[in-house]
Amino acid sequence: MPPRKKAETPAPSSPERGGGNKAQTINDIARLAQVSKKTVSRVINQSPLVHKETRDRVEAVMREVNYTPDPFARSLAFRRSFLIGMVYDNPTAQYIVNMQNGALDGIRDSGFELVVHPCDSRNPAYIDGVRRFVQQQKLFGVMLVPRVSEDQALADMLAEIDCRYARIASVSLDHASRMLITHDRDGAAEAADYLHALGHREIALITGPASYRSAHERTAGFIEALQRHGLELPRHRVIEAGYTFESGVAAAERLLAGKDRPSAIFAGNDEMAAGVYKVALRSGISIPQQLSVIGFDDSPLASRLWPAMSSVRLPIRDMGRIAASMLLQNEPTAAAALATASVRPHLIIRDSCQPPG
Amino acid sequence: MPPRKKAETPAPSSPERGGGNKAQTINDIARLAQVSKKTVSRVINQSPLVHKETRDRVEAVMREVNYTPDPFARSLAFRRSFLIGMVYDNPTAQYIVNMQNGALDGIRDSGFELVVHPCDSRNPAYIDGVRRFVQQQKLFGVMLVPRVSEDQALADMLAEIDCRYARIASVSLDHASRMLITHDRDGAAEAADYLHALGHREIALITGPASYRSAHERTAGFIEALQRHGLELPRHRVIEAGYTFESGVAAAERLLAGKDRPSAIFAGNDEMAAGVYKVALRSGISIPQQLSVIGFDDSPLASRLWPAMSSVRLPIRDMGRIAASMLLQNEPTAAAALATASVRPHLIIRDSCQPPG
DNA sequence: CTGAAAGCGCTTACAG
DNA sequence: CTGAAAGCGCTTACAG
Repeated sequence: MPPRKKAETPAPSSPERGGGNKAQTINDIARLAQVSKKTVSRVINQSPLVHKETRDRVEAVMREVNYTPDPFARSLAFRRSFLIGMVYDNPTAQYIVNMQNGALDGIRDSGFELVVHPCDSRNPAYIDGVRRFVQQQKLFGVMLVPRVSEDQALADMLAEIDCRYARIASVSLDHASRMLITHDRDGAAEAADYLHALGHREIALITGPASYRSAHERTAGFIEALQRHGLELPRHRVIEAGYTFESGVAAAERLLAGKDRPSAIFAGNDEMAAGVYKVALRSGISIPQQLSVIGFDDSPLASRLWPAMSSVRLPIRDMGRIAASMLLQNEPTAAAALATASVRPHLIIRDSCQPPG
Repeated sequence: MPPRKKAETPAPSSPERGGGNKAQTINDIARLAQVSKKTVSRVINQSPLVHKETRDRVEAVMREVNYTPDPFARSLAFRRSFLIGMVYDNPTAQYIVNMQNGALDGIRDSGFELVVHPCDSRNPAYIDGVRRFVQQQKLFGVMLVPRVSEDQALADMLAEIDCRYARIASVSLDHASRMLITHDRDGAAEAADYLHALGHREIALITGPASYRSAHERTAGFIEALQRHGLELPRHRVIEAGYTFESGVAAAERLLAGKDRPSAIFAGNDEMAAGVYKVALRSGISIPQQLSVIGFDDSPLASRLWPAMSSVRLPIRDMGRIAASMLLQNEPTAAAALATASVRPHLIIRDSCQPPG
């Protein structure tokens, strides 16, 4: 049994080992472990076709000399890099940073690195930009963050050039192994339940732009939950805005103008909810005594406002971690299993709501 | 004159050109342009040792077949990648995103990509983390963002492993070709001038932690400017806080407690200034009628608060662009020249200040 | 100014 | 289960 014999061969004496700081190569490891470089390669790539004893010996040597394979040599030979791309449009900075940190959690110690690619999805040419990015860097895979994640043309292009991707969106838009669903609907429903439980019946809603799936989901979740309580939102109490602070201000101005004011407002994101705060403060309407407000995103803004604002939080960092892990999975079923890890929003209760006066 | 002769040789007929989508290699270009691959390599690397006519011909072919050299093959041969790292500690999300976008501006169309590396400088082991990051990815260079940019041990480590870096900081800490100075001092002085011009004499200051150069610079700039106007800040009107919202709240509570309130407060960043807002609103002290407030950073928060807060803005995106460009520069003098491009803060005036009542 | 040879550090067929 | 050869797409000496 040659393997056994080899396993008992004493390791080469230390003088041979790479003492200097210069990086070791696969050839050094092969020599030190007394195997061919191909076998070292198999160990690196976790091939099952290696005797356990051989593997152990090789791994011991790699650990001893602190060896890590050169990612560029591997990229060249593999014709595919060890880079994960994060493609995003233009949500809030905190969202991006959280998502990035999560993605870094997901690829930690995997030898992969994260490279970022902001883009402007209003310009259709952005898809070509992503294509160049993917092809030139031979990206291993890309994470698609809302709202670009909702663009089927982008997903189609990636499939065409055979690039892995993971889409993060509020509803399923693709095969389970490529989707991370955020269930925004449930979060909005929780906000509705909470306001209803507090006793609010005169409720208004400021929605995001209809072109965003998240806006649609949040709106639907909120309205349906109220309906389950037997409450119907009148048309004039539902205003579509643009997910921006300014649009939130404009919507709040309409909602809070007359005498027939709602006692509570739910906004589709924190930016718009901050707009409600501005109008209320300016008009002398006190929060929460005269008006309850809930946002969505739990951005830093929510806790910086006064009174601190209740908001629906999405576990963005976890989402980033899971999406990145999905990309690294070789089995679609394993990826799909990761995706079902419950990424659920939940309401963070602060000081912006109370029972209606 | 062989070159001339070659220049007049008709280009190979189109059937030979790479019609398919598969990526061209340097060999294809060499064949099509009828030169050696080494000459193509010279053109790629902008070597001056190529006849203009040869160069033009090669470049024409590269353009025609839409050729871009494989970054991984180059990385392998160069023993250095085409990746720029951005190393940062933990400032605000907007700061990071702006800096990233600026860095991407700086490397656009250069063939370089940006890879991010957040870290925790409170743990001294972070330097080893950066070292591994740099060595494993054979980073071409790294951008150091405050506060890690202030850590001399980190810079020393990078110099030791021969990695280029660009430090972004409020004062000079290194050779001009590796420093981008942000002159925070000037921005704080502008805030002081403004408050003084409005007529404020009872002024207070909430500083960042003494361990941050930026905090030191902003504090010094503010105090010195007031001194130039003959105003001395009493000790009890200067409170050191931690650059966080909560620490700003605590500082504001002390400042606004007794009857002897200041008529204006300058905070070393917007987070702390938002803390001042909270305390003022909660205590029924109206801004700007009874209290003027100025922050620093011009974060999104500043314009979301009500009344919209005046704040000192740093051109962060420009800073990111310049720092990245410096890294790509081969001549230290050229890098230094870029760095002197005036990155100056300036005060954005909104609605949070007025003459004292 | 231009080129033929060797090499960067890995992996993919192909054998055994 | 293991290995010798060839190759990934570039660049670095070395010549001329």
